Formats: sequence, C-alpha cells, structure tokens
Amino acid sequence: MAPRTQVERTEATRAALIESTLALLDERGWAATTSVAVCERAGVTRGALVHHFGGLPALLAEALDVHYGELQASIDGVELASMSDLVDVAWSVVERGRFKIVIEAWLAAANDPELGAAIGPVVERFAKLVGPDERTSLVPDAEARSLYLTVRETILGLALGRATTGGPLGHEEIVLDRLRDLARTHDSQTGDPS
Amino acid sequence: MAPRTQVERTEATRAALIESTLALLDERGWAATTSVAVCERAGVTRGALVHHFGGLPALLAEALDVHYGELQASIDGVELASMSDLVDVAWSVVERGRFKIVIEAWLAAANDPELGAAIGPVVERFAKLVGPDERTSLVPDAEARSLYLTVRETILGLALGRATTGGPLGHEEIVLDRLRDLARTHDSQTGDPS
DNA sequence: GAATTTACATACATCGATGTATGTATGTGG
DNA sequence: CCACATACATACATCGATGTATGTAAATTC
Repeated sequence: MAPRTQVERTEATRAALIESTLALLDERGWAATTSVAVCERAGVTRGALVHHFGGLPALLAEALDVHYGELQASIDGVELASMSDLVDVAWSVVERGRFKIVIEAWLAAANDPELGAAIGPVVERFAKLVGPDERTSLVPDAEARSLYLTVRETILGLALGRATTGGPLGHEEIVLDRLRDLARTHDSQTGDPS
Repeated sequence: MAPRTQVERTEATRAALIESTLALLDERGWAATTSVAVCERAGVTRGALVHHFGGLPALLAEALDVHYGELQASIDGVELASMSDLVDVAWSVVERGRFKIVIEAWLAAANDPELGAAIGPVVERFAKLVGPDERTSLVPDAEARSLYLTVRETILGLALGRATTGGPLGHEEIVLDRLRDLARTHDSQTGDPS
C-alpha cells in the first residue's frame, strides 16, 4: 500500500463523513443522524469527526453546504428560457437530488431556533434552488409570478410526498403533465420561444 | 374544592397530556417531543403518562388519533359539490389544523420503520384528509382526477412552507387564487353547479 | 368505614449520545 | 534522521431520555 499523503487522507475522511451524513439524513432522518451512526457508517471513530469538524453540528452544516453545492451544480448553466423549462428543471432538482435532505433540514431548523441559527445561512440558500430569482426576465409581471409560485409549491408538494413515502408517488407524471400544460399555455400567450 | 370523580380526573389528565403532546409536536417537532417535556408541559409526572398510556409511543399514537379526529370533524358534513369547494376545504384543513403535526408524523413514520408500524394506521388516514375519496362523483374522469391531484399537491406544498417557516407564506393567496381559478374553469366546463 | 382499587408521584437503574482528554501511528519539514 | 505536526483511535465522564419498581393519597365498593 503506497504511502498516502496527509491531504489525501484528510480529503478521503472528510468526504466519507459528509457522504455518510447525507445518506443517513436521506434514509433515516435528522434525529437518527447521530455522531455515532455517522462515524460507524463512514468507517471511522468519533475522534476523526471531532478532529476534522469539531462536532456533529459543524459536520451537519458542512454536509448541507456540500449537498447544496451538488444541487446547484446540477442546474448550473441550464438555460431557463420559458416556464416549461422551469417545470422540468425544478422537478429534476427534486427528483435526482435526495431532496428529502433539504426538507429534513428545513424542519430541523424550524424546530430548533439554536440550530436554525447555525445552519440558517445554508438552509436559506435551499429556498432559492427550486426556482429562478424572481427578478429575472422569466417573471416579468404578476401573472408570470403567480404561475411560477404555483408551479413551485406544487413541485414542493410532490417532493414532500416522495420524502414521506420513500419513493415515487405514482401520480407524479399526471401532475407534472398538467404543470407543463399550464406552462406551455403561458409561454405561447406571452410570445416566449419554446 | 369539590371532590372530583375518578373519570373526571382521568379524562382531564389524559386530555392535558394529549394536548401537550400535540402542542409540542407543532412547536418543536418530533424529536423534541420527549416524555419529560410532554409531562412537564402538561403539569404531571411521567408516572401519570405511564399509568394512562403505558409509554410515549402509545401517547403519540393516541394524540395523532385525536388530532386526526379534530381535522376530520372540522370538515364533517361539509358538502364537496365542486372543485372550487375542494380547494377551499382542503386549504381550511391545512390552515386551521396545526398541519405541521401531520407532516412531522409522516416524516417520523418514514424515518423509523418500527415507529411507522406503530402509528402507521393513523398516519395513513391523514393521507385521505386533504381530499375526497377518489371514487366519489367529484373525480369522475381522468381530467378531474388530474386536477384534483394537482390541487392536492399544491396545497401540500403550501403546508410544507408553513411548517418550515412557522407562519403564513405571503404568497399563499396568490397561489390559492390560481387554484380557485383552475377549479372554476373546470366546474363550468363540466356543467357542475357552482 | 374498612377493604380495595385507581391515580398518580418518587426514586433508582439503564442506555445512548455527546464532550473531552489523552495515547499513538503516520506523514512532513529541516 | 530527527523534531514536529497531523490524523486519527481509545477511554472516561457527563447528561438526558426511558424503563421500572414502589410508595401514597384519593376515590370507589361493600
């Protein structure tokens, strides 16, 4: 076994702990994501956690930050030219991104004000993930904004369903088709190129 | 102070514990709803909890059952004659009924299979609260079913927003107005009396 | 009104999660 | 190659949550 450099070991351990944290949040929720469980799954002891992060709260904050980065990266560079695009892009974030982690973080922050202060900045950024900044050209008027908000809440409803059932919902495509239909109607009426 | 009968004492204590449990679930979430916190808030000792319920899991199940009953009662006898009605009724359940309790229960059951088995029957009933049985005359065809599902998911999205922010969302009426508009269009096209 | 049951409170043991200190092997700079 | 720093593992103390046993005052039965 070739001698591994310090940065390699550090990076591997930190990544293992972060991935373990995210997996536990997704599979077993916030309460079950304890330092013991995280370290066991990552194959290290709690000493490593303390050494690299100082404690579980800091690791949680880091992990959420990393996860936010992944979600953000998955839609970076994607062009949002129409409402139809918005539906598909927002849904892709929910569908592919272990979005239950985000919901767990939202609820945990709401339930514990102290924790909310700690992970608040990260949590807030999640809120902006599901849609574009409202000042972009995609929502120029009240009508567009209304449609955007509705699409957003509907997709969050589907996300909640996935989080609470542990899998796809069965009627997701039915709902998404209706959203796409609403979006297409809006796009064509505003002369937006599809 | 007049001598109180046994059934009076029992009923008062049980009600206090159940209300305390629901309040804690709503305000501080599932993880913070511990037997110590519940009893302290109810003004009794853990002995009383054990005596009346046997343990915290049973109390949680009971409390959820009571809460379900309250939500159900709030819409009992309400006529669901149109899609427009559905929007308002479903929203009234979310808005008035400490719906965060339901979301917490859903997530807790999903996160802990053992717990899911314990409170599963109660949790499942919640799922049927937000809308009518899909076999009623309100959703006679695929089109109506699609609209119903979309309305349902959108309102659940708003419910999630309320649960994670601790208060109204600011754009709730905008979204609800759009849902009502969709519902009215549907009602008029199917010749349904508004 | 005495016996018995009910409705709790009190006390103790246990167990899991976290904080913290210290030991130790491994890489790193001089 | 030696002094040092880094990256962990191990061990112990603490603390909160729960299980459980027992004590006791109140109500009910007879």
